[in-house]
Amino acid sequence: MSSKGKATSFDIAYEAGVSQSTVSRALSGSSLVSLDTRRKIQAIAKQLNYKVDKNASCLRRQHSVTLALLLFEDPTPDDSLINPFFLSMLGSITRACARQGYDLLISFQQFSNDWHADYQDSHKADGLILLGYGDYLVARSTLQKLVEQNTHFVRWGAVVEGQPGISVGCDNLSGGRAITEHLLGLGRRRIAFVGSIGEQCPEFRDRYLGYCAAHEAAGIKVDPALQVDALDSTEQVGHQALANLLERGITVDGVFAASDLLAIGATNALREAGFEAPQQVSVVGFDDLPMASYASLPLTTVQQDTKLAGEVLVEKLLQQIRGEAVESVMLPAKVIVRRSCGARALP
Amino acid sequence: MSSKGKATSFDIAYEAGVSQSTVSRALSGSSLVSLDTRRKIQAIAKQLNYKVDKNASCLRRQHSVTLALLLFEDPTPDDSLINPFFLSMLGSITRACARQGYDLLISFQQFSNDWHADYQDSHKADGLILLGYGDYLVARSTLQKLVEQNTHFVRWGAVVEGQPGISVGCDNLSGGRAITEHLLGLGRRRIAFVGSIGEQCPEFRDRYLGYCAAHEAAGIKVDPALQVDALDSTEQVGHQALANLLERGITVDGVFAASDLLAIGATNALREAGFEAPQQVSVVGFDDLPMASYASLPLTTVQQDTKLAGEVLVEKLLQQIRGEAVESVMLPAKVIVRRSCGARALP
DNA sequence: CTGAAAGCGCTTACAG
DNA sequence: CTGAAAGCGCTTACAG
Repeated sequence: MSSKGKATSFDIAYEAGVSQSTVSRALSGSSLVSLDTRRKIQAIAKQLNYKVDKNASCLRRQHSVTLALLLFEDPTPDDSLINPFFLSMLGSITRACARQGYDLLISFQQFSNDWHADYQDSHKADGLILLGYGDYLVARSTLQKLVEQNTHFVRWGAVVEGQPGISVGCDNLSGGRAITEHLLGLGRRRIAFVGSIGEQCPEFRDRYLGYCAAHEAAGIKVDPALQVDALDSTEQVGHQALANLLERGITVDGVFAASDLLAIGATNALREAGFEAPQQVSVVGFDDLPMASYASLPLTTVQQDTKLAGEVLVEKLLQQIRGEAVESVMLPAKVIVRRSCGARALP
Repeated sequence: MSSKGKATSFDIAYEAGVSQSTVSRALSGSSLVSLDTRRKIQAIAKQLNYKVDKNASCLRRQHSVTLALLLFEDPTPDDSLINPFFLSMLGSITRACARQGYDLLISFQQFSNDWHADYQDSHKADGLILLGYGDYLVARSTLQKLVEQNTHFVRWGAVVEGQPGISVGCDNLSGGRAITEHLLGLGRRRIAFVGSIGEQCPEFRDRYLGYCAAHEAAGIKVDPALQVDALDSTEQVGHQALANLLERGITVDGVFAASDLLAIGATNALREAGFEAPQQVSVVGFDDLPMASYASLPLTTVQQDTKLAGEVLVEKLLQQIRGEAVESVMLPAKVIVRRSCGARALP
């Protein structure tokens, strides 16, 4: 072994009295090498604490066995704040990668900037996972570019018709419908919808479409005045949105916020305006963040299965990398009943 | 440019009518190349969508401009659950890396297993950031091994005397002392401490030492019966620990839980036993997780500055990689007063 | 300021 | 089953 620095396959070859090619074969478990020499080489490798140089190996094989996760979030005053929803997805993605033997590179991107998405071009990663909301119309053109550059990627988000690349998302429409039906079943008739419904945010729009579908199915006319815009999923925005609605003199006996964070803000606005939730007004959200159950008023919400989502995301990306045909997939959404809707008696 | 596949520096050289060496120099911004040719080459590179192959470049330069983050957590039934404290650190670390031009590889490790920490040996990363609690005594020997293998690493955790490698941690002792003083100042005299104080968990022990110091300074004797073990930072464990204490017939007018999650569990145990917090019993935690402020009883706690922590971690690691002398550092801790301690009147 | 050449450490046809 | 050799795409002394 060379006096200092890492051992190379040549060092092992020397020790074992074989050629370097044989070492490389033995270490990759090739059955071409006799069991005896294979074992001998493996023992020496272990003793020398040899590790294959990934740069050399990847350069030669032309793939990196690494995936890159791009998290989009525009900067907040507090740097460290990440949307808790993506955070739980991150955990699942990391584990799924590990299970498949892939490493995971992670990078924060700002929607406003040009994406720094050259991981595949620079051979640092074999594919991209895109996470984070933002204006879909803006993102779309970049997605299109990625497709043209032949970049392997999957994104988390609404599955919309004719979209560039493939997406994994939750069934926002069914989820929105199910939770609205729940509210309707509770006898609520004036349910506010907090969330933008424009094209920039297809997931919110689908949730609203579910809201409308539930109303129609129940033979109740949707009152457009009950919908308020809210684009960013933050407590502040939710607070503001519902406060605006109430100021307009709109009466309300239910609130369906397009995300949990919006719901928490809306609940606060309600309280400030003198309404008691859930007695006077039922409140529900969407996402099922960890804090939804910890909130002072445990939140009834629609759960997105982040564990499954992460697994499916890496599975789809890997299929794509292997050259298989892949389609977008929609994951089920599930209503979680807690106290904020008033369905359960207070303890 | 070759008909298919990525462009290489040779393709650019051909287009520009210069040698490949010149292309390489120009693209790395070497002042050896005349401004004219440099500009010309950069234009062609852009047009060809050329990206330096990181594998080749790293192989040649022998460093990867990548850091690896090892997150330790033993598996939970729900795969996707990560301790929220580390999650907020993760955000900060990612951004700090990006600012320094480093990529970040992330990997989950289980304490029980052998660490898969060969990122540096395999040249995938230049250094390691270790995050996560677990039995310090077990971790110590692995840390020692890393030092012997000459691996660059920093870990988040208690800064303890004669420890292998370097650590960045919060000043647990001062934090524990400050919050105990706050409780004492509120007139509390029988303050339970929820958290293990053995060597396996130096951070909890330091917080307890702060608890003791505050008592001594106030001339109050510490009652060892007020301390209950709790190793894992979960709501369940905190609940159980305090319930045990109360069952033993110990009277209590305050609870200092060694973490926020423990505090939330303890609060529940208190309520179940018929005690009202904060009126009868003041409760405080440690960490300042996002959910501490969202909890039904907003938690008074000791804040660890995760943003700063992440920045210091990567800074120290980078210094080490550059070969500079580095020492462990202790970050300040800050008491955040909310409602659970009873210092503020209820609204 | 520029080019020809060596070499980073592997993997893998090719030949035996 | 094994070895000699080419080559992945760069960076960087070396020579001019």
